[in-house]
Amino acid sequence: MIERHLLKLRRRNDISDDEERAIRGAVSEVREYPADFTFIKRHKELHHSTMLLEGLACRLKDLRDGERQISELHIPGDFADLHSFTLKHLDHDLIALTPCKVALVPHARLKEISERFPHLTRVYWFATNLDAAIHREWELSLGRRSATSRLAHLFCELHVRLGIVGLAGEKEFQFRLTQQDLADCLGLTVVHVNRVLKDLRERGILGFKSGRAQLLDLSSLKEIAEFDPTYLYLDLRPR
Amino acid sequence: MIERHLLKLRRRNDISDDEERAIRGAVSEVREYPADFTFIKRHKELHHSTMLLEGLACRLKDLRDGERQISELHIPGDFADLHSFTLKHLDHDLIALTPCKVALVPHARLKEISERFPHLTRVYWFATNLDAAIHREWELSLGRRSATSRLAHLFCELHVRLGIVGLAGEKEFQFRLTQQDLADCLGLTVVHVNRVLKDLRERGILGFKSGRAQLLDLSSLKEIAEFDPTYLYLDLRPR
DNA sequence: CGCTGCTTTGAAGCCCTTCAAACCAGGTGG
DNA sequence: CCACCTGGTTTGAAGGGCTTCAAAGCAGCG
Repeated sequence: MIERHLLKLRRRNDISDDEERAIRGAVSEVREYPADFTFIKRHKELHHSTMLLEGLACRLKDLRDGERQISELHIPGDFADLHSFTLKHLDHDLIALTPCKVALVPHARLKEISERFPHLTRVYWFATNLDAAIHREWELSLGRRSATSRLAHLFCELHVRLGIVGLAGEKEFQFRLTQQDLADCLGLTVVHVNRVLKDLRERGILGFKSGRAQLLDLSSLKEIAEFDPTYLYLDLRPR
Repeated sequence: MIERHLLKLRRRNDISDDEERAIRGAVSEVREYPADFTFIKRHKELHHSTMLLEGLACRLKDLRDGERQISELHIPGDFADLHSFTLKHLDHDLIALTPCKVALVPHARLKEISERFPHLTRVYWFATNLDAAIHREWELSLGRRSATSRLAHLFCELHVRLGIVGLAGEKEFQFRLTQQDLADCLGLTVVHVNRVLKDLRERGILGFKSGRAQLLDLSSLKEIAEFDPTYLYLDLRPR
């Protein structure tokens, strides 16, 4: 059930059998959420964190006029709100973008882990720092990359991250977000996202077929994005 | 010496005398860096973290064509690269924007803390999660706020953060960054930053005098920024 | 007192937005 | 089983916020 989560952790850190048991023991409850369901509301006091098992979710902030900005996409294996363990309430909402299956982990159990498993604690600390690294890369995208480059970068990132948890083919992966969702990730309008997608499609670089994204020309995509996966910390094994 | 750091921590968490001693004992060396000095280079393996004592520093990423994006500004009291403790190398540079005085904290000592002081570990975990919250707010700015609103928001944020460590007056604080630095924070060009500043100056909202920012009309500034300081987690005391 | 780096201003242009409407696919009910 | 409805996609035309390019103004400093 939490195999994807373990895949993600082990891609970067050593996890002992003891630690694995502790993780498995930390899960309390499994839930399912429909698409568009806000399962964590900003500013609400929290007593558990949410591990995503299936589906795509996001962290979302917005402005008074309704302009929305997604600050991170979450995929299966991610702890979508591990940071709420230390923050106690969040500055953003968490929304299921597709139907999602999640596992809840009570903060009380995380606290036990933090008392009894210093190394595992550092692993989870690392996990929230990885989220922050993704935020920084998105800041670079939002601040300095063109619309086309931003979009290309997002698909490169998803391809790598989904690959780690066994959810991506060599050049494609399931993708069921709307163009509006993409626009909310990229700080663009739907209209412009549509035009950029059209351009990439016509150049034979990125396409969609039956709910799957197809990275038809991956090297061009990476080139357009100036994609450097170092920020995803794939080759590090800290202790 | 690390009083500002303690002020920052205690603003949000209880720190016992034991813990304070552990923190003081963790500092090894004090250094001074000139303005524009890159004191941490991306991708380089690290064995210490850097506590900022005086001056302003930033986290910076860039693109091949030289476009720069600052992902966070650091003020006295901040651990500028506490996240390198778990990440081991960084995805960005750390640069002194003004002359800076810093204290180095070896990762070995942080590791000791993480083994012996679970609560203090959570406090530092919290600190890196706070940086991530700032990243998210900047993502919202970069993606969805207008240039004027973005700039106003940055000054509201600095005013609050500097206030916590005793470095802001009611309506002003020392500010010695260039308009280029601001542009790199805001994802804009210097030229446009200059025009926005002119506009705010003429409206009597924000001015500069002898190296200090003057928030002449703070309520307008907050209004323009849609500033809500919740993301700075000022009123939380997690355990 | 002339460098040097930062600020300021103008003119022109482009990337992305806004507004508006048509198109299309999938699900529902008559 | 088709007609309809709804939400998402696509396209066009016009406009605006910010950039680009270029150059002048200005302040601090050796």
